[in-house]
Amino acid sequence: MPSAGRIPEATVARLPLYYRALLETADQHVGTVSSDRLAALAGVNAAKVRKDLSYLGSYGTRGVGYDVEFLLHQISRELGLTHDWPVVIVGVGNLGHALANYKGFGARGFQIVALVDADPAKVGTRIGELTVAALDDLPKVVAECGIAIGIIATPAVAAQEVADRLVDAGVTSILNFAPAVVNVPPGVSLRKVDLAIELQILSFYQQRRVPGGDGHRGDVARAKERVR
Amino acid sequence: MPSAGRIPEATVARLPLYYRALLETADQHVGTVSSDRLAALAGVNAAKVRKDLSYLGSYGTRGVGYDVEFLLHQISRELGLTHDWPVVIVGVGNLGHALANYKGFGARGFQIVALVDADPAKVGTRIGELTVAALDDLPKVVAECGIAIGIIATPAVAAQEVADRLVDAGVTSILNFAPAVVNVPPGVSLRKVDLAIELQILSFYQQRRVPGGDGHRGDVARAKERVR
DNA sequence: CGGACTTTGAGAACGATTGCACAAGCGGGA
DNA sequence: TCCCGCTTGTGCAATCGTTCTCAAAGTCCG
Repeated sequence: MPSAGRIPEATVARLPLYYRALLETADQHVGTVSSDRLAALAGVNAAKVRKDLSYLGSYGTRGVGYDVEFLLHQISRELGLTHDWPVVIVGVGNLGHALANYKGFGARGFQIVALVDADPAKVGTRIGELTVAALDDLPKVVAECGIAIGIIATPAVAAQEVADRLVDAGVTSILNFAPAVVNVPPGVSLRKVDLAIELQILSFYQQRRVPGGDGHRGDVARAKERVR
Repeated sequence: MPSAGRIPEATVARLPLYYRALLETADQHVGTVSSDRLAALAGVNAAKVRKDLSYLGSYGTRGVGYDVEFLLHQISRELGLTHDWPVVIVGVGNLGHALANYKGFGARGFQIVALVDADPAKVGTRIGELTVAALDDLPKVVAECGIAIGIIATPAVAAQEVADRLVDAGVTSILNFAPAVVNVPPGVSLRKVDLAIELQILSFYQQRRVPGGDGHRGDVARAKERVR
């Protein structure tokens, strides 16, 4: 029943936004939301919300809107958030450290269950409730914890090597924070977050701002009105 | 001379990839690159590279490729990286702390020149070579350092408030790490990085993997061959 | 000097995504 | 019961982005 058809990538990328907006709405004991309200909360426009949700199925009621709890359940099922995902972080430097301590993951269905680093000096140290394991132990760790998702938080030079090892160990979804291009075989998902790239994109529009025009406005900026 | 025409957003988002690839190429004292090689280094396909670069101008030589140094200069000018940008980070928690210590920014044309936090207990503490300033001092800090770019690394509830203050202080480019939708007025650029959302997207494809198919493969994964 | 080879730049086809507009469906009140 | 107002779901058109293809333009070699 997990929605027969194919869901466009652009829609998938927005489902988490709706999910978060619905969580907030549910907290306020609201029974139903309209696409209009959901759109305002998620920072997109209403037509997009309706089309996106229609890919999941006809879960709304005309004249009324969407049942918050029901829609939450459908989206969380679609996103695979009905159970927690164990996650391993490779690289316990600045960023890896911060990610390991970040509380936001657990609340959203992801739990950091293992930390790995190549530096022998770091192996064995404790961070929060976890002990850093050696990179060579990756296959064992992944197998024991049933890990499918890995986070790369190493320097750029190590990223490809680490990705290869993750894949070999059986990880099939990778989130890469290292500023490097990483290749993975078919059947493995890869997403990247690159802070420097984001800043450089901002810099592009920042520089063009003076010449005139309305600058660069994303979906969020285009949302006509504040919520409430 | 900064390239008359409008450059598509998708192209702008890839320019930093080419920039990084060119930096690596220049380090190896290579004089020219073909679109094919640049594509492999950036993890995209060659046709896209050529089309993207053609938006900047006709900077290649048929039968030869692109002059590395020249193209580097053109792209860095286009991205506004010919000078350093001063940046302020708001929120010195886990993530803000890690970002403040991250060395990768300076090397890429961005320098963290100020840290700000709302928590009186944190104001006055030193992180690296910087002293944390109070949120109320934001306008002064922004004006004194000529800051145009701000990073939000606060909890979600504070994000909108902080964004408003950044805009009031004169910041016109914002990078938001808080898991919340933020609205900014026209003329202000906003980009967001949301770790939980990235993981949820991975989770979506991870969950769909078992039913069969080749899974979810991004541009990077589709790159046919490893470089070198 | 001419031909073979390489690589760019761009036109055109194609595909994905967005936004509009509106019919269809539902609830509530007379 | 019927009508009215509200909101969804979706067909359609327009926009945006990607990929294919190939002529044009250059280098290199004999």
